[in-house]
Amino acid sequence: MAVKKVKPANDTSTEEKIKNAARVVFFKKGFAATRTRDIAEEAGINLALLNYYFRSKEKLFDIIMLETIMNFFKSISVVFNMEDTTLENKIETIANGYIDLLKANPDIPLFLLSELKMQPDEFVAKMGVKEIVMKSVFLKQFQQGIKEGKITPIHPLHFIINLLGMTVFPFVASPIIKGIGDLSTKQFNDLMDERKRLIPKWIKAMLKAK
Amino acid sequence: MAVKKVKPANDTSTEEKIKNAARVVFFKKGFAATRTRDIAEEAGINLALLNYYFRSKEKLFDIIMLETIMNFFKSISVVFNMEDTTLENKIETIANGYIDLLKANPDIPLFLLSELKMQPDEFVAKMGVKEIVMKSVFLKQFQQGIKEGKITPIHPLHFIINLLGMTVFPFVASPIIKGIGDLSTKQFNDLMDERKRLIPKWIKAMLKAK
DNA sequence: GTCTATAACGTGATAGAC
DNA sequence: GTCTATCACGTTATAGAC
Repeated sequence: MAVKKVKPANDTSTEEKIKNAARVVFFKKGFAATRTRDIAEEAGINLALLNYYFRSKEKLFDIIMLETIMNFFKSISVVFNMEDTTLENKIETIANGYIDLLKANPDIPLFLLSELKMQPDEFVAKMGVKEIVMKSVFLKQFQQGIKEGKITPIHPLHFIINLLGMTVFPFVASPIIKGIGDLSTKQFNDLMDERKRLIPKWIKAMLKAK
Repeated sequence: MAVKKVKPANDTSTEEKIKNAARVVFFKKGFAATRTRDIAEEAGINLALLNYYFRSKEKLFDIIMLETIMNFFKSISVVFNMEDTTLENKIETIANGYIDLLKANPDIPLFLLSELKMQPDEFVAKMGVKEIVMKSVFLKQFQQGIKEGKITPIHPLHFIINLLGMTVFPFVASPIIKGIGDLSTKQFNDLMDERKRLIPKWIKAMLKAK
């Protein structure tokens, strides 16, 4: 038993409570529209404690932002670099994994995209996203498919854009989608579940389109 | 000659200058991060004039927001309801038109999606987006295609999501896309131009995927 | 209509008691 | 570590002269 922990901090430590609250509020409203008072209230603690633990709103934000990006790209990067799965398998894994992730955290993609736009270099450039994607097994398999004539030649970015777009876009545009289809959140999520099965089929068809 | 104008206001009237400036700043930074001083400076006028013409930051924002939504949905709604063009033609027209529109106004989609999320009912529900899309010729043609066995049966929303996603998503995610591909704005725009030709092909393939 | 000056308010951050 | 009270500052909005 007795699992060793690096930090004694459990989920109900004050620091963790503040971070959890910060995620909720930042994800929902973005940096500028968030007031430190909102976070304190959400965390059920005093406003002064927030500054005691994190010095400033911006420092707290940067921590949340970095953790969130890491989390998001880590998961995709792992799948992208699996050696022993086919390209098709990877597409399925990504569609499945991300849709579940986004159903559980629907506010994150729009949050990330909005805040990344504000400071593109601060995060995007630094993280070496370029290398992670362009040197991945995933990309090599894609280019191999082209060489073998199994895939219609296109710029790899089109492929990435379409896979990501089909998966992420509905969550980014959920208010409009829900509005058009008059969907409840449950109905919307069911539709997203359908896409787990459909996206791989569509991508496959797309890759062969002439 | 002598074109009659409803309002004498030309493009350099103070009111119009403020609105133009407001568009620039709101689109780039969103409501919360925008300071009325930024708008005044961008417009080259005094801060007090902004309140003289529009009463408050929020009132000015609502005007810009409404106009922008109208503009965006008006253009799609026209295409959606053309009686004498095929479904394929409509897809081409939308991909072409929107990509040009978004190249010229790359900040708008992320702006709209972010702000719509803040007040979903304020705008989405009111505008009858549901009716516009679901009762369109576009949709009827799609369902006719299913009936005739030319299109694999799926929920129409999947179709809308994919068409919109392929077209709009890259602009929403442009910082990441540019980061991954190490693209300049020019290179990015060229890639988007390629998509005008590719999206109709992909959508066509998608509609027949089994 | 347009400006300067300033009021009124909200928010991030800190001092200091416990 | 946690709280209450308060400061310090930036921002929206207005008053009033021109």
